[in-house]
Amino acid sequence: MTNPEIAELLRKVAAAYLVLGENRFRIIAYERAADSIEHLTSEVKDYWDDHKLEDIPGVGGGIASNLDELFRFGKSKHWETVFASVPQAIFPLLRVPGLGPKKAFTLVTTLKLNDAKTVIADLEKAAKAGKIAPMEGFGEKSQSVILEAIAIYKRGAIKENRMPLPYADEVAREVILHIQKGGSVERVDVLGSLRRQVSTIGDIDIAVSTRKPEAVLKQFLTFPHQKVIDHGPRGATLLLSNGRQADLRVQTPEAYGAMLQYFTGSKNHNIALRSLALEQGMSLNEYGIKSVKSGKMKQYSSEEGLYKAIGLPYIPPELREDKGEIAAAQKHTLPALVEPRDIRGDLHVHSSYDLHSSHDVGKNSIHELFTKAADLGYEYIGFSDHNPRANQSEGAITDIMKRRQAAYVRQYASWKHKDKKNVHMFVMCEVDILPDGTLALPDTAMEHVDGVIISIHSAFTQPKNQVTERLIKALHAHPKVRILGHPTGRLLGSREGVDADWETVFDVIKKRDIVLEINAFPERLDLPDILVYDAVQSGLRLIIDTDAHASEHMDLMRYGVSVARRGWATKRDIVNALGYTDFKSWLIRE
DNA sequence: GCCGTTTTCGGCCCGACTGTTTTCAGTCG
Repeated sequence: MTNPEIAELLRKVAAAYLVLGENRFRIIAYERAADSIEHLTSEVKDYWDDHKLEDIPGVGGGIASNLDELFRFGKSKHWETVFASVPQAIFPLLRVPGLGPKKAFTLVTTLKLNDAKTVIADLEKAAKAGKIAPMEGFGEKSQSVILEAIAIYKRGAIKENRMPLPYADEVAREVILHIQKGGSVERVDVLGSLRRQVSTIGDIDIAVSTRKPEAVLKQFLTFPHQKVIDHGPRGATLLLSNGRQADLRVQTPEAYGAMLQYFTGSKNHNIALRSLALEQGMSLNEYGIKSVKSGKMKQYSSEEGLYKAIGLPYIPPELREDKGEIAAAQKHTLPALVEPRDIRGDLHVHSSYDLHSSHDVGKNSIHELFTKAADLGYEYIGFSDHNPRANQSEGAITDIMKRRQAAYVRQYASWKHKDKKNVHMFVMCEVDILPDGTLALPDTAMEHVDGVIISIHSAFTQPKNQVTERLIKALHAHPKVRILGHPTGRLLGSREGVDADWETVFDVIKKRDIVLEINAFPERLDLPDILVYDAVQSGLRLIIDTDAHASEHMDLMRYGVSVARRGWATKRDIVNALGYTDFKSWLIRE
């Protein structure tokens, strides 16, 4: 069962409870748990495997024991009973925007919509026949709103899949450029999960500080869109042509800090923050801080000022997940997070040099990639082409690797001569970890590389113990194994990563002084941030690479840095934040 | 149902918007 499925199940429980008139705090608890699970980057099942379900924020004894039952037997008896107490047809209706549990229940019971499979079409028919308007609590307007919502739903514009972070960033950039064209913008920021740099993003939320909110909003509304979903004095929401929503909020500079904080979230961070403020007699909202006693409101132009008022130092957005950052802030032990400018080199770059690999080669020449590395201000670059096809003789592969090494050395010399610049080179190789844990590069060929990245490119669905043994065997395969590339092998939105016992794997990695890669490629962002956090806490070091297959991919390094930051990593935890000499002495062992 | 540098009981974040309403309920973020 995947996280989105579990989150949906918990929301179903909450919805059923609402219809049944349950205690509202119990309902809120379920919604919070669903929310929290939706934003996890590692699988709930992994928490279950480790007997750590209650480590998930919002999951306590009750929900945990039902989840346990769910993983053991495929369903929870208690929840099944809850579902059975309400008409099944209400659940599909919850996907229609504007319909919540109460309205869905009223519609289903009044109109006798009993078939969960056809309920949306049945509702549409009833609306068209004018049967909704006369119902108590509904009217002509809500009838037409429901029809419109169903139409949007049927067009498939309802966000189900989230976008990988770099794509959301691109969309946000376009919207921001468009807004800025209209002028009157004093400052603009992204909000929400985008600002917290979560690996996948739902909607694009943007904040603007301005003296002329109407002008900014008017300009925003001219951005190409399918539909205006919302439009008020403080903001507007558009449904973009790609099926995503873009949300704009405007505020005056004096109160901008409070708004920025409020809409950056996460929801759980804000809830914890508001509770903390309340203990000090302060009520926190999107406009500032209200004194509970006097009712007086104080505005904040910056987030720093707002956090200071609650007695906290500034908390970077990437940490705002209610995972201990508030306690750390109180104790002044927040980590000094790694920054993009700390990165001194990229060790996972594919050039167009063709060694007849079973995987794809890069687009750009060795010269072009050196130049790109120099432009980025790097001290070193590592070329990590895929290994040659493994179905050849050991001698043939070794020969290919020898010739390749010579070619890189030659190209490097001529580039240095021509460009009069210096970027140090490492001749690396990305080597497949075969299903049995052996490497796709023979020992004799290892002489012709400075080090290797080992990665899984096949058999992603092996059972947990098999994957774990496979990884451990591969990590022990050769002293030149220095990096575990895109460790889980996940592809955002299309492939689950491998299911390994990471604690055990991490132990081996630490003993052998190997590093885990944070792969910055948009669909990967792998290692996932929560595992980065675990790794950092266990004292492991990591490397951030782009896995570039073209020189422009090397610009994506900052997304890997984002993942590292969300995992609480500092500069000290990242080996490619080391200068050339130190890095070389780590990579190449005597 | 969750949660705890005063608590294992007794609290639980805050507001906007909309439509149907004469003061509010439902939905959303």
